[in-house]
Amino acid sequence: MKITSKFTVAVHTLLVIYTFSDTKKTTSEFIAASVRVNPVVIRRTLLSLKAAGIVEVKAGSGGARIVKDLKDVSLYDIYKAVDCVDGGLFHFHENPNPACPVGKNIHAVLDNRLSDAQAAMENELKKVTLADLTRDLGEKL
Amino acid sequence: MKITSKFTVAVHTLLVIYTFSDTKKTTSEFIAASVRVNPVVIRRTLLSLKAAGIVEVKAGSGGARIVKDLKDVSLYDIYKAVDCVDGGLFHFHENPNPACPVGKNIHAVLDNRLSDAQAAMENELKKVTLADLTRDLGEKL
DNA sequence: TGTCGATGTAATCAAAAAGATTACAGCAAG
DNA sequence: CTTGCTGTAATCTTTTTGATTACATCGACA
Repeated sequence: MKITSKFTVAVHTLLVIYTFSDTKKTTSEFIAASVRVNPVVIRRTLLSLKAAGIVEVKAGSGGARIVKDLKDVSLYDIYKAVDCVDGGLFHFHENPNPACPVGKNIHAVLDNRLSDAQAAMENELKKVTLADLTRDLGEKL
Repeated sequence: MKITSKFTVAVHTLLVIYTFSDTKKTTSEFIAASVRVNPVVIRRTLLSLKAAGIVEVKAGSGGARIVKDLKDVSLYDIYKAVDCVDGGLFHFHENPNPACPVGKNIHAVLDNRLSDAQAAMENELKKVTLADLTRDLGEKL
């Protein structure tokens, strides 16, 4: 399976906020029009990003802005903020038979290996920051 | 979200075949009893592993056996065999707005980064072989 | 060769997960 | 005190995943 689109939606959201911060009020509705999802989805995404201290959202008057230095926000921070793989990345079958020597020990044998693989992926995400993305994006415009 | 349990089921299946190859006929029913899933799920798993050249299955008389050297079968080979992340690991939101500068370029900016992260995870899986797992399992018994 | 226990595979179902959508209370600013 | 937006719960739909049923076919062996 896959990692929820919550993650790419969150990245997209931040890029929209950054790109239009000077010229538009970045409301959930405005962002939703670029990402093309329901505004409520954006609001929930913003809640997660706010809880992680990445953005500030004005209730009432509306609009969001990024409150951290772009180079201090990695893809991993966003990934964690929206909690797109709750628990482990790998999904285990739930009821291995404890009466079987293999079923009893399958977790002991596999869990660490799978965690290592997940960690390798996450480390790669730590290497990329919003500053990298906005730079790349700027070159396309 | 997560990577299908097809993957851990496949690994479990191979470990059962290895462990009992001398003493039992490893039928889909027998394996299913250790993994605790429906025997049809095991048959489908075995079909995938067979297509990847990892096992041989006897139609008719029944039973499966591993046909590769254990140290030549990595977790990555199994992962690929059962095709647990079809396409990319990360799930993109489907309709970014092409009329928006961010929506138009989000793939150009993100795709490579995400592929790199996925590759890092897969490289980690390549480092572990069935030989490693059976050794670890042996120590527990 | 005919029976028996397996596999190969399609078709159908059910359960779970992920999003979309509706609805509405509360806040901030003019 | 009105207006436009956020915060958040509740509900519904769609998709995905895995379970289950069903049956044709195969291989070994009496």
